[in-house]
Amino acid sequence: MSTLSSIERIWFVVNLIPKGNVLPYGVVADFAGLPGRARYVSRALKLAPQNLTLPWHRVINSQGKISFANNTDAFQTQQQLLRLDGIEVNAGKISLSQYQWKPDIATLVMTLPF
DNA sequence: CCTCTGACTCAGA
DNA sequence: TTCTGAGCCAGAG
Repeated sequence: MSTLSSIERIWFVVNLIPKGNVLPYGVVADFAGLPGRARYVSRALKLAPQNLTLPWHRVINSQGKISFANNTDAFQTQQQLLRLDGIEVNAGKISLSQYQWKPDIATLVMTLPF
């Protein structure tokens, strides 16, 4: 039996985000069964080991923006990775109505090992 | 136990 | 649209 820890569930959900889609921190938390813990998602991504090769760049804030300051390397990197995914990014802003991942919840629930 | 710090969020203005 | 303030919560000291 596989009981994943909170941080592992967050990593699991992030890994499911398809190329060409994005998901706000808060929604990742919801899917991971941790409602109201968007800040924990950001911490989980920071703590994620490199060997996991998570698509961390697909996680943005609820306003549809990259959460790093626009004068940082991290901001530039994330923006570039999103564009490589084929996503339109303007000054760090992404259209959530156009790119937010909206999986069939029933199917998702059966997919999650928790 | 208390304080401070975030890759956050929501409601107002 | 952008900016604030308050709320949020786990970790670190």
